[in-house]
Amino acid sequence: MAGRKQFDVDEALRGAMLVFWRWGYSEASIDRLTEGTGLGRGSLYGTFGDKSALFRKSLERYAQTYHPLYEQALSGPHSSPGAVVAAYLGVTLNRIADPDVPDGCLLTMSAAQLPALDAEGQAMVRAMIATLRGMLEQALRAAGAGEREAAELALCTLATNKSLAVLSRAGFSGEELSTVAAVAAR
Amino acid sequence: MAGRKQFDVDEALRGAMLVFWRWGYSEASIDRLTEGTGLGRGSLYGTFGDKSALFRKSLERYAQTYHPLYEQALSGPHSSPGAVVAAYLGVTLNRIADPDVPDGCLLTMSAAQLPALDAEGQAMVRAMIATLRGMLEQALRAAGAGEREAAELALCTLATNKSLAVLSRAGFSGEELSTVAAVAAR
DNA sequence: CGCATCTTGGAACGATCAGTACAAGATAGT
DNA sequence: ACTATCTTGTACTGATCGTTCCAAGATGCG
Repeated sequence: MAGRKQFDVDEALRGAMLVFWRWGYSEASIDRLTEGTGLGRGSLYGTFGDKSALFRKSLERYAQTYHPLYEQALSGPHSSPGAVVAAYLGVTLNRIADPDVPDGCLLTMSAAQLPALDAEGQAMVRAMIATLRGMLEQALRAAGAGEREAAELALCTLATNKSLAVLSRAGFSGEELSTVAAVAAR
Repeated sequence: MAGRKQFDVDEALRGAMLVFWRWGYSEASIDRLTEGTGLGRGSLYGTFGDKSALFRKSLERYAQTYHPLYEQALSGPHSSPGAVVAAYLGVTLNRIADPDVPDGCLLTMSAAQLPALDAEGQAMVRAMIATLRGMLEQALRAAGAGEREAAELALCTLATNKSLAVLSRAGFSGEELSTVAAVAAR
């Protein structure tokens, strides 16, 4: 009991993000979220609002944490469009290999479970995918890809990113995921 | 009320399969399953057992329905490994475009939601993925691919298959999905 | 017809769900 | 130190979850 918050909001948000990450939206019950954040129900609802709002804030935190990694990887200079793809997927592979953060990817998991989200959540997921796609396309053009090639490669790289998350979730090894990424960057 | 079953078991199973397909395991409530199959609760449980068993039977029916399509597409003869990949992904694209069967793919969705399944369900999903992978590898070897190339391409084609389902679920157009498939078969 | 067997819909179960209410405790300003 | 304000844990709500139970009705066999 306290008069000032007894937890770090961002750290709690990270905990919530990991729960959504691990379990997906439907299976991320409030009980699991309280356990994952270390907060009581009162603090959870008082700070973040309902489950849907907490999910969206988790998505935002996800973006704040990981988009810079992708941006940096894409910022170049790159010798070829293939190098851009390799750099992008390299970030994904590193993330999947991170022992602090279990396999999978909040965004991808969300994309696969859109029917479980409400309208606001769905819109945010779609918007984030569009953002990543735009970042990729721009970097590919900067690396010398033509308009058409940039669009095509951005789409396919996004696709590979999604497949890496799903395969990781399905138990494929890091070596196998690396192979998939390497072929995509070829 | 009846003494003999008043519904077709296989047709009911198809209905259940579509519900799991559309909603994923967690969001496929018994109410949705009774609506999707047209059965009452008593008939559902009496015929198929609990939700987990119904899911596994839906997976079996899925395999019985769609594996032959993939087998036929893979049966060749094919002029090159790339043709095998194109044939395989063509089946997936056709399935996604089928208006009778909403976008997405039960198996892929299941792979992305493994934590929601019990041990038996998880094992069956993994086994089905392994089966498809084996089918692909064999067909690729038959099309002249080397041992290493066959393994690599089978893995990547499986990856593309998964990504197609996720992207479709995320609202990407049929044209975009075709592009992804075409690049993968290149 | 009479009886056993099976099917069926609906009622009901305990568990869990997301979300709310609130009293008790801790702080900050005065 | 007093008070207003905020935070926190817990008890609680109504809804929904998966599941079980059962009486009523339909069938097949003698």
